[in-house]
Amino acid sequence: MKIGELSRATGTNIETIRYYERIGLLPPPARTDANYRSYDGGHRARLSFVRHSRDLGFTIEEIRSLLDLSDHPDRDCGEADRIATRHLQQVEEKIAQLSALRDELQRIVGRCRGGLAGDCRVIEALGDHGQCERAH
Amino acid sequence: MKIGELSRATGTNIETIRYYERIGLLPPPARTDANYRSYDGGHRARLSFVRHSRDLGFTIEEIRSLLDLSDHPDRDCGEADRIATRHLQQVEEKIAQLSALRDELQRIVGRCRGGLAGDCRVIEALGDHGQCERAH
DNA sequence: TATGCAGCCTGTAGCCACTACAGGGTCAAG
DNA sequence: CTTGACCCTGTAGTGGCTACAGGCTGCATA
Repeated sequence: MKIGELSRATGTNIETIRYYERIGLLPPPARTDANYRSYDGGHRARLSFVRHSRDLGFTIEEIRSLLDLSDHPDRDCGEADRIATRHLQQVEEKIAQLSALRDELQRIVGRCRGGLAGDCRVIEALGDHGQCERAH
Repeated sequence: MKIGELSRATGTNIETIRYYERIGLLPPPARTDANYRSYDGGHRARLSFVRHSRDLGFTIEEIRSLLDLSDHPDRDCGEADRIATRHLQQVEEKIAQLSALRDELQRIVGRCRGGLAGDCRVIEALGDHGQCERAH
């Protein structure tokens, strides 16, 4: 299959596919006589793996490690679990952080009564961290 | 005060302060004979506003608009409220998205029983989006 | 046969919000 | 007089793409 087909099949931008090849995340495919990239099922599965992992928020370097494990079925799988567990922790931290931020924003937004910027509580609150209830 | 003091006073990296000046978020301060930047209380307040807004997740462009309002106390304050409200919505969306992601990661992580990568449920799940319960 | 147009190629530059140097000048203490 | 902390400018790198410019290929239609 050509790059456009692979793009549609995996929901990945064409430029992104070429980018993944450039950084060594996808192996260079065969080429047609016209120098077009020609992909097979293996490429498709690998790209799906990459996309899915990116959708789950893994970094490129984490995905590199996960792909490496996937390429070596005889290795110990503990590393995959460590990567995923650490990532889960990071996601949980991010959620906690954003929740604190949301609370603070809700307090700030709720205070605007309209009127002039000089009296605006939103602008005042942004200038004065001391008004915040919690760290964020 | 010199840049190092301002940096400590606001918890902002020195390089970041110079960056903000370069992109026009902070006005260029006076200079000493030795060409050192020399800040006053106004600069400090403005930088605190910027840092606080960044900590709350506003983009540089949003902050530019907010600063502009803050500089013109005679304008209508509705725009500040719109910016903050829209930002709050984005934060809420991000939290929802990360929560879905966390649920999916929890399911994936919980399935590793140790052993070989070839049998690893973590790696298998990453390759197969069909195993996911919800969109993410 | 000509022509148009979708699709592919390479290479480079841009995005955001910083961060990290390299290579130099300034200033106060010991 | 040297050491070391601090400051200066300018440029390049980060992650993960995305957006061209400028050119080639392949197929359908007039």
